[in-house]
Amino acid sequence: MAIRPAEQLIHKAAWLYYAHGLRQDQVASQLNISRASVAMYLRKARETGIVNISTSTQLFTDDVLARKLEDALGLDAVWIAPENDHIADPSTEIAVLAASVFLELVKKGDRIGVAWGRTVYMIADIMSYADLQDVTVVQLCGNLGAPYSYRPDQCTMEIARRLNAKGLNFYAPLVLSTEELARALRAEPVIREQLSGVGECDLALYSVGAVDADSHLVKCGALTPSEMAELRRQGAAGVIAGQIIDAQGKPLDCSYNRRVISAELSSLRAITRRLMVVQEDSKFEPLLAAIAGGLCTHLVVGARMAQRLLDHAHAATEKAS
Amino acid sequence: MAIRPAEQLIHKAAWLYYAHGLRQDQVASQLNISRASVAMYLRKARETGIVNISTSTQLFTDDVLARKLEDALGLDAVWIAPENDHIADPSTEIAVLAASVFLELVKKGDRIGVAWGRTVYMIADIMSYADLQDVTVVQLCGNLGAPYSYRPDQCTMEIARRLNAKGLNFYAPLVLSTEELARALRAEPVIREQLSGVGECDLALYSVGAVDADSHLVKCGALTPSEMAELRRQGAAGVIAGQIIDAQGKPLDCSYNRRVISAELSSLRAITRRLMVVQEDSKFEPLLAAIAGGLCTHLVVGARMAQRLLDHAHAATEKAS
DNA sequence: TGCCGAGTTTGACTTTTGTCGAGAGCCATG
DNA sequence: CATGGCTCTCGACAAAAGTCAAACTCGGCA
Repeated sequence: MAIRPAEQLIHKAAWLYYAHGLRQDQVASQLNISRASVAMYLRKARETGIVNISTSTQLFTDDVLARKLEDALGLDAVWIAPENDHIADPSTEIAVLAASVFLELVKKGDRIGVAWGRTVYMIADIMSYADLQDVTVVQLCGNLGAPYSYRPDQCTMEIARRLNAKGLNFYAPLVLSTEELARALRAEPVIREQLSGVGECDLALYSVGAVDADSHLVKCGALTPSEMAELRRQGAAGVIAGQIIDAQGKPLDCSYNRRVISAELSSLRAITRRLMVVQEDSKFEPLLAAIAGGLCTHLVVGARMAQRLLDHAHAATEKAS
Repeated sequence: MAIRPAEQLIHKAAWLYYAHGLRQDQVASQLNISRASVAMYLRKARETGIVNISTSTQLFTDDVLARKLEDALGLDAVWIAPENDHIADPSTEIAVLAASVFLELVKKGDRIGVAWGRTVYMIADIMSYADLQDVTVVQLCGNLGAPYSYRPDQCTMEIARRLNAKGLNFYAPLVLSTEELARALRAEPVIREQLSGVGECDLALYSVGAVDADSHLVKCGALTPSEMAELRRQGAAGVIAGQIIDAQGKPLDCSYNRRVISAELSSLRAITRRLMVVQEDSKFEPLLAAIAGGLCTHLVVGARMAQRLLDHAHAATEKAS
């Protein structure tokens, strides 16, 4: 397969069709190929991000609720996915929105930190392709051995693939069995470099995990259900990039956290734009904790969650006054 | 006309169609309107920039010639529009390319300086709509009274309209009859402010004018053909934002330049990204002058002009060695 | 009240686009 | 040098999108 000429043709077809506004048959005759081929090239052009079709996400930030939330929580921007009546699947709606928002936030030359989880992978999966130059996607935390498709490295790779970017994977386990080993591994140059590079990211994408038996940490065997319950008693409120945080968004002082290989929360906070996406209504408290910890600047949530957050913020200010 | 609900509908239709990938009839049934209306809304969405369809201009920078030119002239990026055999109208081709490149260079929140001329207006006219937030388009030089559609203020306004941006016009004539009056006018707070704001632009768009009887300066009556010829004898090599430059790209020391109200060349050079577009082959020397003066960092030209520039650069280096 | 007119919406029609299987070209291999 | 697997390309058909004139809606006005 002559890859270059084909690429050229795709570009030319896309250019004539989208930039010049020619019809497919006109493009076909210009390029001396059949119209069917033009249609195929155009599909490829869309699939590979040679042409970008993006819709403004205005509609979802323009919402009064979104504005109020921005003010109440001190966030840079909030997008609210509708969840009324006949919306079939609110969590897909949130993911589609998040994918658009993410693409809107990415700029050429950016370095993007990506965590993992069902939500992040769903976003990656839904996200359309783009042809961004010089973008690097870095994995924010170590890996889990489980066969989930949404393993940290999978999330990173998939997003890198979609953006036509370089993926920087992190070849270390997320959790080790002893604190000493974790310490030693963190001191390794390769790992240290990767971890210290996190603060230089321009954009982060993550969700927050719940502290319960359904957590991936439990499913992947990093923690037993009873350990999880114990952590919860100790004040665990959520999971960010594999680390357990308390209600104030600070890392919980526990053995587990000391055994984790992941970007420090302070490095995460050093990232200019931190996009947090939460799909499940059940993640209200984890989300509150993440917000309290200043771990997000941009937020994508569903309408119900947004309302709850706003009610909570109002209750808090009233109590204070 | 209920403008808000209509806007909402356009957004929703665009969202369902482009982000979710539904078909028009599916969108129609979701929104309880006819498919014909959906088609209309989608057209409006495209026209107003609610959806962005952009094609990568890679093809035109990837050219070997473009790379060589970048190196030879020390520019950040060069795009070359093909001009071979059956391309109907090379100057339109250049303008279409320039419009895409321009849209690719604009970012949210940018301040954009725009000069004037047939080329700039043609680009504005061809450019597709976009919905950029917080963009300001500022006029780089004073106005001419002529009834051309490509008057400085028209260029600025049209580009602002296309981007959904704020247009900052410049209500002063380009040329005054005496140097004193020009000095006095430049000292006016309103004018001074506008002029000093130029350096804060993030992006500039201009072309370069030729020093001959066909120049707009002559057509608009700012200079007589004989004055123009005299300036040429004095070393005038081109016109940038209404000012006359010599072959080194420095402002020519002449009465005309002292009577002009326009952004100083040093302010123009302070703009990070300076996109220069040249359509006519006859503007070879003016373009050389502009490049010599460091007045462009990004360049869009046709293939013939590109070749001439490269040949010239090679000849220059050979002579030097 | 009833009529006007600008702006929308719609159904029916036309044009354009997407898709699929057949076949053509191409290389590596036996 | 024929064979088989492979991708690419094309023609024909089906599906989707674009278009337009007629119908409709809804204020304002006589």
